[in-house]
Amino acid sequence: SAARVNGKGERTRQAIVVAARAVFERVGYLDARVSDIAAEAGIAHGSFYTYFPSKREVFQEIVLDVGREITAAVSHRDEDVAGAHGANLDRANRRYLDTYRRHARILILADQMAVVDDEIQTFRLQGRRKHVERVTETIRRLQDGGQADGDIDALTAAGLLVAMLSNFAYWSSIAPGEYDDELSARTATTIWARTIGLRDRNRSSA
Amino acid sequence: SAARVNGKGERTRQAIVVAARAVFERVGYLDARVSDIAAEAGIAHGSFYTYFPSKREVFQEIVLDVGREITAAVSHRDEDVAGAHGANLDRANRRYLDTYRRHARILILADQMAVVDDEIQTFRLQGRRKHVERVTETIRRLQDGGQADGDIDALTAAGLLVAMLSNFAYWSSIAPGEYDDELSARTATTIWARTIGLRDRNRSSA
Amino acid sequence: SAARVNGKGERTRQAIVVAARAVFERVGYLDARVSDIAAEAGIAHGSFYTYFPSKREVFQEIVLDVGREITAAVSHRDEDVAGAHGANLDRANRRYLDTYRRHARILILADQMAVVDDEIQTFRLQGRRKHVERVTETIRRLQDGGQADGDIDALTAAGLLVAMLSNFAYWSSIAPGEYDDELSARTATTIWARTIGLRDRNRSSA
Amino acid sequence: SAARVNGKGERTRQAIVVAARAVFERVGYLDARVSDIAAEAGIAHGSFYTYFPSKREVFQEIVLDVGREITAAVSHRDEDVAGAHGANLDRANRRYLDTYRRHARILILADQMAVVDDEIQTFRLQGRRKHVERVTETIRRLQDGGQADGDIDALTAAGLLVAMLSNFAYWSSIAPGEYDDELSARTATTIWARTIGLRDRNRSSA
DNA sequence: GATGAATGAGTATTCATTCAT
DNA sequence: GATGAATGAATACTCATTCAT
Repeated sequence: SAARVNGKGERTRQAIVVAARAVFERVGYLDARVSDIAAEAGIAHGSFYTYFPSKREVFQEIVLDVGREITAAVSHRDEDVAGAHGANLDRANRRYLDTYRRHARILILADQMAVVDDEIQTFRLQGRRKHVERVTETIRRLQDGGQADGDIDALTAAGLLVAMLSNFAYWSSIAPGEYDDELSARTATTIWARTIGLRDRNRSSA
Repeated sequence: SAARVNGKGERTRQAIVVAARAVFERVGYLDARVSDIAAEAGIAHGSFYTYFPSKREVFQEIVLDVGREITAAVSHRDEDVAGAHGANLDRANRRYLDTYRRHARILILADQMAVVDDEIQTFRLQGRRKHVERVTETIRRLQDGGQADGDIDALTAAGLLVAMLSNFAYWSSIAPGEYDDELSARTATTIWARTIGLRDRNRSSA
Repeated sequence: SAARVNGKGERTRQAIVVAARAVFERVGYLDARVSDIAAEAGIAHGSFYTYFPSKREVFQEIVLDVGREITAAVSHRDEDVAGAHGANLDRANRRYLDTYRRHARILILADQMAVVDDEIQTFRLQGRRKHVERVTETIRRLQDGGQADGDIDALTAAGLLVAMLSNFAYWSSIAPGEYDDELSARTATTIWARTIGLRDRNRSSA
Repeated sequence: SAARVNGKGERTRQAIVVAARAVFERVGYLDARVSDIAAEAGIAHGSFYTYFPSKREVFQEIVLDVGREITAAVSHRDEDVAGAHGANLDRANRRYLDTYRRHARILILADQMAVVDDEIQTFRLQGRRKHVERVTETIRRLQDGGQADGDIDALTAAGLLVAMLSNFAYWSSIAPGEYDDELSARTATTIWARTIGLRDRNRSSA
């Protein structure tokens, strides 16, 4: 049912995704009517269904896109400097907080829908688990290499630290202005570093 | 009204609250029908409105009750031992995690509704802010007393640590079995202690 | 969900059945809107659903009622005279043609829906089968008693004769005026009698 | 238009008819989507409308074709033997039952649509009337020639006998296996013969 | 106070048909 | 002629809330 990959169809499809995101961010998922999305995209009501079988489906596509961006944000990047664990950690945390803030409204809606929609729930859980796994591995590597204390459970600590970062991002989004962005990022990294007892040349501490 | 004063009325009202909570936990807020609640409470559909003006109102009352319980859980208690900061902290964290788990479904629904319902949103924000304030004060007191490092921002750290605890509780609720309860509680307390550089006789570390 | 058996609720329910039948006969099943039925019954749109879970369901109830009436029409009656097989047959045929004509529009709609609705299909098939069985038994009894020729297969003849009667009733309903009612009834009975080679004192032949 | 004249256009048109019939038989008229038909015919959705102005129109063409075949089936054929009225009748009945069975699904759908579509209704009525007329004439001819009793009304008897055959064919189609084909055909002919009191050399009786 | 019948607002979805390319 | 993207009309059903007994 999806249109061909390029040309007019693809342009219309993109317009719908952009319009849907705008409407979802403005009024939330439940109050968003398909006709609102169609109007925003400048197409007829029924044309929406040429590209998506349901409102839920566009929403899911948007959430998946955001999820991929978050995954990319917390992954290692070329800019990481070998040995400079603290700085690398700091950059990863800042990338995450940044990305979360840019997509905060959608992520909040996704969690709201996750309560009711099993597929979104599963997707959110997988994203979280992947994030925790990545952090767990990083901690273990540092512990094995002697750059971090071995006296803390890597998986549990990773779960707690990821929870901290994502929920802090959530609260700063719904109640902006309570915390200073720069200070928050620095403090978050400090907590990570102290938690695992990080030791390196470029230790960035609060 | 009189209903709230005399015995029978109050009993019916309580029955509705209990029934509503059961129904909400079973099917969520949106899918809970007033007639389901009335049936569960053993009263006529219309009688619900003798005690509550709307479905939203019972839900709010339930959420408020839970909120109060959480507040009590994170507050100082008689069992706190002067000077034994680590142990006190550990107990508070465990009380919080315990309380959250017992009310997880309602708290999740409350957050879901907060997206859509401003009053619940406000209430959740107030609860969170109160929690963070209490932690901030504790940290400041320890810093001032020299039992904790002064090189971390108390408010920001408090925000991050509260975020950690509440979100970890959330995720362990929706995906139970991924973490060990005892290890989680201990690790959480360790992170708090290391974050503020806690020094005391009863330091409980992981 | 159905209301109590008597009182106001039952009166409303009856009003809906009557209204629904009127609307179905006027515009057919597919073009009948629930709001039309509600308007005809003098109730609010939503009140329809207090008594019936769907449009299909009222229709089915109406069809079932008609089916029961047809079954009654073709069954033996107190007025049957022992030995006067021809006259009894004639009266049964006339009762059937009469009943069919009174409910023709609904029966036609039922057959139309049977194509699409398995439950109605099954019900129509059962009614038909019961009718054929009853006729088969009658023929066999007459054959065994020597009042009818034994050289025709009772079941097959019954199937054919029932088909004749019901389909003739159908066509006279949708194209009225092509046949004379009295002559049709008499001729139908004659065909039945000749088919089975009926011999009795009160032979009513064309 | 040119499409109907040259080879390719005519071939496409035929492909659409074949595809439409397959789709109609598979899912019924209402559930058949034009895009299904186009897909089955291997053409683009919009190209359907190059050959037919509407879905209804293809259906009508199919029904007309079937109607013509039925008409042919019940008409006299070269194989009819002068004087062998019973045998001729038997062959005609068998041709009808055979033809009906081959097109049962379409004929059932046609009757279903006739309830809602006046043109199809008219066409069905005409076909029926023609059939009855032909039978009426046959009976009259036999009555005039003294090969049949004159004491039955030819038109009424014809209407009843045609109703019998077509409806029996209908019911054996939707509930196959209840009757034996050979026995049914023989019994049907017997009923015809006995109804009109047929006398001839080749009387085929049950 | 209790009852439960009555109310009515609100919206996603399908698909035959059209028409610009 | 062929394509397939775009169109838009049309309607059942739910359930919180009200209110006459």
